[in-house]
Amino acid sequence: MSRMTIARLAKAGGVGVETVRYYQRRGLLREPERPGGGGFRSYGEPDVRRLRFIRSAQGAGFTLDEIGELLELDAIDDRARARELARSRVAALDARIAELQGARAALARLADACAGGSAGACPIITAFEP
Amino acid sequence: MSRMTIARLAKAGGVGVETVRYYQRRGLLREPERPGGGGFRSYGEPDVRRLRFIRSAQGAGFTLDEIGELLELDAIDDRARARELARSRVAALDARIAELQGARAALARLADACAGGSAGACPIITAFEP
DNA sequence: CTTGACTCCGGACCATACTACGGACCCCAT
DNA sequence: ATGGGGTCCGTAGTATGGTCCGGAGTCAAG
Repeated sequence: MSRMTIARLAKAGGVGVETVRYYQRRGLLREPERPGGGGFRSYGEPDVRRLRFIRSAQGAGFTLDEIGELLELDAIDDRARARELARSRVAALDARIAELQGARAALARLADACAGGSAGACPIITAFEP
Repeated sequence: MSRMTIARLAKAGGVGVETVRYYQRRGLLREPERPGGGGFRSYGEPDVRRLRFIRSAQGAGFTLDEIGELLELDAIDDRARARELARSRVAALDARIAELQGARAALARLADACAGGSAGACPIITAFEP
C-alpha cells in the first residue's frame, strides 16, 4: 500500500503540513482514517489527487470556497452547475490573460526603454498608459 | 485648473476615498496641499496618473510594496533596478500566463465534458491532471 | 524500553489590501 | 447664518489563505 502520514501527503502535494490540516478544517480534504484508533492520520492516493486538484484550481483563480463547491459538485455529479462554473471561469481567465498580456507588453517595453545608458526616457509611471 | 477633492480623485482612479487615504498612509501617494491651511486635500492631474499607475501595476501582479519601490525608482531614475524589476516581472508574467492558459484549456474541456446530458464523464477532480 | 522524530490539537498570529466607523470639522449655496 | 453634504482623523474590523506555538501523545528503530 501507499498509505502515508500527513508529512508525506503534504510533500506530495507541494504544501506544508499545516496547510493540509487547514484544508481539513475547511472541509476541502476529508478526515482520514487513523489505524489503531486515535493515532495518526493515514492518507492514500485519492487524497494526493484531491490535494493536487485544490492547488491546480487555486492556480486557476478559484478561491478555497469555490473549490469546496467544485468538490461537492464532483461528489453529487451536478453537471449543470459544474459547467456553469467552468464556463464563467473560462471567461474570467480570458479577461485576466488579456490583462496580463497587456501588462507584459508594457513591462517589456519599459525594460527596453530603461536599458540604454542614461539617455532617453525610462518612464515607469507612464509605462502602463495606453 | 483641474484641482479636485479626494472623492473626485478616487473616482478618476476607480477606487474608493478610503483607498486613496490608505495609499497615502502607505506612502504611495504624496500628501497633497491643502489650500487655506488645514482644510481639505487638493489633487491635480499628476495624482490621477500616479493613482492609475498603482492600479495598473497591481493588475500586473506587483504588490503595493513593490509598487512603492517602482515609484521611488521613477523618482530617482534608477534605470538598472527598474529594468531588473521589469524583466523579472515579465518572466513571472510569462509563467503565470502559461499557467492560466493551461487552466483555461482544462476548464474549457471540463465545461464541454459536463455539457452532455448525464452520460459520460464530468470529472471535476481530474480536470487539471496532465 | 528508551530515544528521537513525527504528529496531535486549539487557538493565536501573520501578511496583504482594503473597508467601515463615528464624531468633529469645513465649505458653499441658499 | 444655517444646513447638508463632503472631508477630517485614528482606530478597528474584514476577507483570504495560511503559518506558528507549545505541550502532550505516538510510533518505530535500536
